[in-house]
Amino acid sequence: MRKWKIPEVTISRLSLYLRCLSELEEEGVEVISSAELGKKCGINPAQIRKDLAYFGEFGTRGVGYYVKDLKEDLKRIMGLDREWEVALVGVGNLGRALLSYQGFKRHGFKISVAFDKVIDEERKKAVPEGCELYHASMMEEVIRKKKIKIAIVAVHFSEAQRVVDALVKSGIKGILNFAPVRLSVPKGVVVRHIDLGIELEVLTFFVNTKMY
Amino acid sequence: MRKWKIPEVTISRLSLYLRCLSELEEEGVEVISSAELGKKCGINPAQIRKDLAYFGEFGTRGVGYYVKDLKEDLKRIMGLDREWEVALVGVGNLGRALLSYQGFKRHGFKISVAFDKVIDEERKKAVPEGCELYHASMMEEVIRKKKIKIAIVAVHFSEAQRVVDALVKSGIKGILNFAPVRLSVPKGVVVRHIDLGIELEVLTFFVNTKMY
DNA sequence: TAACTTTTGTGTACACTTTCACAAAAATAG
DNA sequence: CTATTTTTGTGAAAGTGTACACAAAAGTTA
Ligand SMILES: NC(=O)c1ccc[n+]([C@@H]2O[C@H](COP(=O)([O-])OP(=O)(O)OC[C@H]3O[C@@H](n4cnc5c(N)ncnc54)[C@H](O)[C@@H]3O)[C@@H](O)[C@H]2O)c1
Ligand SMILES: NC(=O)c1ccc[n+]([C@@H]2O[C@H](COP(=O)([O-])OP(=O)(O)OC[C@H]3O[C@@H](n4cnc5c(N)ncnc54)[C@H](O)[C@@H]3O)[C@@H](O)[C@H]2O)c1
Repeated sequence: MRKWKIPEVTISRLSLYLRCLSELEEEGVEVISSAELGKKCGINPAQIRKDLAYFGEFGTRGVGYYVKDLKEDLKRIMGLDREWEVALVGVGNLGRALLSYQGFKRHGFKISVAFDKVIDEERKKAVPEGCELYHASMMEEVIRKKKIKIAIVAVHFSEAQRVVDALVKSGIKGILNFAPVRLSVPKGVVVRHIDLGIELEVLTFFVNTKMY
Repeated sequence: MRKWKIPEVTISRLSLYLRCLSELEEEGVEVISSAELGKKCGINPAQIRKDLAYFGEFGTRGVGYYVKDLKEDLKRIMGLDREWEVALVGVGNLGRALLSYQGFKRHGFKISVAFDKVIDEERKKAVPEGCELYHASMMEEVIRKKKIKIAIVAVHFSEAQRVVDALVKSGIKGILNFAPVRLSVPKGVVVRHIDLGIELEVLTFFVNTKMY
C-alpha cells in the first residue's frame, strides 16, 4: 500500500501525538509548533516532523500545525476515523477489568463481544451493556459473522496459543496479548505483547543496580 | 556500579531468557546452545551472546550454557535472587485484577501493600492474604517504613502525577504506570508505561493498512 | 516589494542495535 | 597427542532510528 517501511515506534508516537492534540483542542489551542508539541509530549521536535513526513506534509512553514486538522489527519492515517469492534477472550480477573474500562470508548474502541470457556453468573454480570458474552466454542462463528478484526487475549498462558490459532482462523488480524508467552501467528497478523512480568523485572534491574 | 550503558531492550530480553530457562529446567534440559535458546524464544543467537557479554562469560565453548547455572546468574544480575515487595496505588478495576494475579509470585514479586483514597467493603474484599490496605494519606509513612522500592500506579490519569510525586518522596525508585499520561520523575527513578490505548491504536494502524 | 521572522521539511551526520563471520576455546574421537 | 567438531565470545559490517542544521516556504512588517 505504501512504498516504504514505517517503524513501529513511529506509529506509537503518532498515537501519542494524537492524544496530545486532543488535549490541546480541549484547551482551545488552535495552532502548535513542533517545538511546543515536542515539549508537551517529551519528543524531539525533529522527530515529530520526521514521523509526520512519512505520510505527507501537514504543517505550514512559519506557522506550525493546525491542531484540528492535524488531529483529523492523524486519525485518518491510523484508521481511527471510525469505531472498531474488539473481541475479548478470557473473562477472568484481567478480562473483567478490561470490560469495565471506560477509556477504550474515548479511543474509538468497543469490546462488543467476550468469550470464555466458563459461563457463570459472575462472568455474565461482568459484561456491560452493548457487549455479548459467548462460550468459547462460538468464537469462530461469532467473530466471522461480526467481521471483527481485533482481539484481546486474556486467558491462562497454557491456552493462549490455542486461542490465538482459533482467532486467526476466524479472521482476526490484530491481537493484544496479555499471556506471558511468545505467540506464533501467520504473516499478515500483528501481535502486541503486554508482559507485566518482564516489565517488573526490568524495573527491578534498574532499581537493584542503583544506576541512572 | 558498572561502567557502561546497557540498553533497556537487553534487560527485557534477559528477562525473556530467564523465563525460557525456567521452562527448560522444568523440561529437564541441562545444557542449551545459544542457537537452540534463540529458536525457543525467537531471538537471534548472536544477539543472545551479545546480551550476555555485557555481564561476563557464562557459556562453555563447544558445549553451550548450563541451564541451571545461567538461570541463577541471570537472576543474580537482574536482582531477582530475592523477593521484592511491591506497593499498589489504586484498588479500582485494574488494581483488583493485579491483586488477584498469582503470576507475580512466580517472578518473586509480592504486592504487600495497597492504597486507595476510598476504603470500602468492596476494596477490602479485593485485598488478599498477606497484603494490607491503607488510605492514600498513609502512603508515605507506610512505604518508608516498609522500605518498598517498586510501585504500581493504577489510578485515574488525572491523579497519576500527584500520586507519583508522593511515591518518589516516599523513596520509591521504580514505577509501573498504567495511567495514560507521561509522568515526570527525578533522575534516579525509573518509570515504565503500560499504555493500552496506544497499543490498540498501533494494532489498528497495521490492521487498517492491511500491511504486515 | 523587499527585508525579516518563524517554523517546516529534509539531507546528512551521528548513535545505537542487530547480524555476520570467524578466531579461540573446549570437548571428543582417532 | 593431534585432528576434528562444536559453539562461544567478539570485532567489524550492516541496518535502523534519532538529532542536527539549514534551505525553503509562508507570514509579517515597513
Ligand atoms: N490478572 C492480572 O493482573 C494479570 C497480570 C499480568 C498478566 N496476566 C495474564 O493475563 C491472563 C489472564 O489473567 P487472569 O488473572 O485474568 O486469569 P484468570 O484465570 O482469572 O482468567 C482467565 C480466564 O480465561 C478463561 N479461559 C481459559 N481458557 C480459555 C479458553 N481456551 N477459551 C476461553 N476462555 C478461556 C478462564 O475461564 C478464565 O475466566 C493470564 O495469561 C495472565 O498470565 C494477568
Ligand atoms: N481497567 C482497565 O482495564 C484499564 C485499561 C487501561 C488503562 N487503565 C488505566 O489504569 C488506571 C486505573 O483504571 P481503573 O479502571 O482501575 O480505574 P478505576 O476508576 O476503577 O480505579 C481507580 C482507583 O484509584 C483510586 N484513586 C483515585 N485517585 C487516587 C489517589 N490519589 N490515591 C489513591 N487512590 C486513588 C480510586 O478510588 C479507584 O479505586 C486508569 O488510569 C486507567 O486509565 C485501566
